[in-house]
Amino acid sequence: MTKYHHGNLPAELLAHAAEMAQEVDPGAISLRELARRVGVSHSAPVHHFGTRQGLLTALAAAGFTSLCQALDAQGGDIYEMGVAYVMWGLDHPGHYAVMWQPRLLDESQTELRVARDRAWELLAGAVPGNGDSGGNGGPAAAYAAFSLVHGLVSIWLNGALPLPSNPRAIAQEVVQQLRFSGLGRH
Amino acid sequence: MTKYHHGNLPAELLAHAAEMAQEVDPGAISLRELARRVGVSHSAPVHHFGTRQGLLTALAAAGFTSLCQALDAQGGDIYEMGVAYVMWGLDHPGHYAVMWQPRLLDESQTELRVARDRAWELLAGAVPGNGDSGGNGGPAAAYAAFSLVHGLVSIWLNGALPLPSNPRAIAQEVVQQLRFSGLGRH
DNA sequence: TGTACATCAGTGAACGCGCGTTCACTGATGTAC
DNA sequence: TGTACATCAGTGAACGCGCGTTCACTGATGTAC
Repeated sequence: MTKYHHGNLPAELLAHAAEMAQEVDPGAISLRELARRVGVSHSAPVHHFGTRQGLLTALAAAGFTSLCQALDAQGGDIYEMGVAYVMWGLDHPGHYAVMWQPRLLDESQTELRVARDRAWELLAGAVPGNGDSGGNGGPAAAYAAFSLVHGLVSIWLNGALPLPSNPRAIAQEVVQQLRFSGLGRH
Repeated sequence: MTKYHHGNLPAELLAHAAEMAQEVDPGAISLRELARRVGVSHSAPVHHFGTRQGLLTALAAAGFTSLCQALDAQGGDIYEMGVAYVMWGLDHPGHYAVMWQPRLLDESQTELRVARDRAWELLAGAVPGNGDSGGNGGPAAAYAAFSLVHGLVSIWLNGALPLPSNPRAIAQEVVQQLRFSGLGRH
C-alpha cells in the first residue's frame, strides 16, 4: 500500500497544507506537522519545497492558477467575476489565507509572480474604464472592486462575521452595490 | 533610570506588541521577544496578560476602543466614517492585524467583545436603511460597506498592493464607488 | 535478456534554538495603627 | 514619626517541546549498451 515512491507527493503535500492553512494561522504552519499528517518523513517536504516559505509560495501559486481558471470562465463580466472571486475564496480557504500575504512568500519564485500577475490582470482588466481603452472609471473603480471582493472573502474566512447559509446570494447583492461609471445596474 | 516598578508597563508592552504585529505575522508574535524589546524579564508580560492569547486580545480590544473614537468623531456620515476607518487602519497596522482575527483572540474577554460590538454598531448603524428605522438598504449594503473598507485596509497593510502616496485621496474616491440606496452621490 | 550505472525520491539521526508556561522568589509601595 | 504587615510588580531558573535545517544514507526507477 505505502509505496516508497509515492508518485504524487508534492500534490498531496500541498493539499494537506491547504487544509492546515484553513485551520490555523498560515504563519503557524509547520513542515513537520505537515509531514506527520501525510504520513511521510519530516524531510520529505523539505526535499520538495526546500523551506517553509517555499511551501507557502507553492501553495499561493497553485491558488492563483486555480483562481485564474475560475475567473476566466466568467466571460469578462465584472459582476460575475466578482461573485466568482468570492465563491472561489470560500471554496479554497487554505490557499486564500496565503495568497495576498507577500510577507509569507518568496517573491523570487517566478511561478508565483506570473500566476499572481495574471490574476490581477484578469480582475483589473474587467473593471470598466480601467483597460487600455482609457475611460472614466479611473483607478478608484479597480481599487473598490478588488477591495470589495477581497474584503468579503476575508471577513467570512477569518470569522469576523459568520458565514451565512447562502453566501452566493449575498455575494451577488454585495457586488451589485458597486456603481461603475458608465455601467447601469446589472 | 530603570525603576523596579515601571508604572506603566502594560501600556508599554501593548505599544511594542503593536509594533511587532506590524512587522511579522501576528500569529508569530512571542512573549519573550516582546519582553526583550521592552527590556524586561520574560515573565513580566505573563504577569500582566497571562498568555500569548491574552496579550493579543488586549491589543485587539485597545484597537477597537481607539477605532470607536475615530468613528465617533465623524458625525455619523457614512462616507466620512468609511474614510476614517481606512485611515485609522493605516495608522494602526499592528492593532489592525489582530482585530478581525477571532482565531487569535480569547472571546471570553468581556472587554474585547464590548469594544468590538460597539465598533460594529457604529459602522452598521451608519449604513442607510440598516438601522432600526427599517429602509431599503438591506444587509447587503452593510456587508458591502464593511467589506470595502476592510478590504482596502487589508490590501494596503498586507502589501498586496503598494501603499500610494496619497492614501486618503484614494480612500475617498473608493468609498464613493458605493451606491447606497436612497442616497445620492456625496 | 541482462548488466551497469545514473538519477531521483524519501529516510532518519542529529544539531541548536526559541518558545510558553510554572514557580518560588525579591523589591517596592502603600496602608493600619 | 515609626513599625508591622499586606499587596502588588517584576525576576530568573527550570521544565519539556516542537521547530527548521543539515546531512549522509538507502530504496526504487529508468536508461544505455
